[in-house]
Amino acid sequence: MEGNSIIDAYFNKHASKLTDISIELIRPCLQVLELPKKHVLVKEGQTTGYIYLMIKGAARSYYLKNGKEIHTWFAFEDDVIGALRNYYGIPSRETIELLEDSVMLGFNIQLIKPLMVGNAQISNLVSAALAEYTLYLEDKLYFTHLRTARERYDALLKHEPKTLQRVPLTYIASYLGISRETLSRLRAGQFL
Amino acid sequence: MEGNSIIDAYFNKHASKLTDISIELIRPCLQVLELPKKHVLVKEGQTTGYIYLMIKGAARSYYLKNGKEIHTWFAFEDDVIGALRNYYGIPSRETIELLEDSVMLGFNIQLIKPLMVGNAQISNLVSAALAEYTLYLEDKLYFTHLRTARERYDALLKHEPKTLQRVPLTYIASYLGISRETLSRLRAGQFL
DNA sequence: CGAGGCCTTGACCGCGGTCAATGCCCGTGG
DNA sequence: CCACGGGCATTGACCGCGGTCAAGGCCTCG
Repeated sequence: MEGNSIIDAYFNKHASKLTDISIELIRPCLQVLELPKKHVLVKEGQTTGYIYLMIKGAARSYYLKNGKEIHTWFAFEDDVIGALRNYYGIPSRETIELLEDSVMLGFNIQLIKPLMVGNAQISNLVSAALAEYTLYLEDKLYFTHLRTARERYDALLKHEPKTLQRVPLTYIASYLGISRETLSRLRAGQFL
Repeated sequence: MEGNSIIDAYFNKHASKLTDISIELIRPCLQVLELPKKHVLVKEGQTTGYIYLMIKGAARSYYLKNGKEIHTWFAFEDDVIGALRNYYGIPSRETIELLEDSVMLGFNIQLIKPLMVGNAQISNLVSAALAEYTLYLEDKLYFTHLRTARERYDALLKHEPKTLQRVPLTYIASYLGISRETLSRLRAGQFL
């Protein structure tokens, strides 16, 4: 799929409420990125002016704690990367790295912000995205109240099966807050 | 402090950027509430049309899991209660109950929403509050990556000392995801 | 003064972390 | 084409953090 067709597909899928005028205003703020596995999108402490939509591929986000990588999320097709902190120009606490060769859509925030002032459609699009992200965060917080390793593993299996299929277990273990060995035993179906 | 003076104090403190016109638009949407300890503000599963600002007092929020109360947050002076889910009319997952005799400022959301359309000041006020809440959630999520009981207790001591002073230990324990007994031992300063 | 709520303290033990060895898969070079 | 090495997952042994159960102390309120 070529660059322009990817952008067109995005508008068809996610922004059907926009008028043609709004679409043409946003178009120059978009950019298709094709990057290889292991490419680092954002480094810890760095500020980036882009929000990314994953079109095809996968990414991981982690920070270092006592020299260990603690993973905070994984992104796949249709997931948005780095929305809030990038939008407000706050430095990232995490390093974001591609797990697979990926195609992404990059949104230049500095270009989009001025458009919001005079265009209620675009302003609402951004607000709605922010609200959706916030509800997602609340769900995630809920998820963290699960106490035992098995509870958390079962929840992952139910709500994010993709993660188990496409992400190395070592990363998933730190995401769940358990050791690689315990995750391995859970997968083996042992009754711990 | 009487009702109107509480509302005036609110505008002075939190909404200094608003013009007099905006203030007079919002004023009819506000209401001062004075309620006793143990009063239930919101029941699990209920939808409420209000967002509350705690002026004086304290509240707890919890849901039931296997018959136990799991606490998700505590609110004190200047804290906002129930913003996001109430704003979008989503039923509450939690029960919110006052821990002390409290004075609150209630915002009638149904009345405020129409004002946002034609008034950029009010719209921005709401958006900014939403964004602030989202950043707060991200910090909270970060906090949950602490693994041991001592780490979480130390973080609470550092970031929310008020909670330890004003909330029963039984509630705090479920908030930290540890047992009442373990919390008690941690406070006693034992090296667990 | 008795009852109930809340906190503390002790005893016990199981979940899950750490350490270590082994196996499997794959990319690279002889 | 096979050998070797490194990355990743599995499995076993051990043990400590923290949960559960139970008893006892202290304060408040009726």
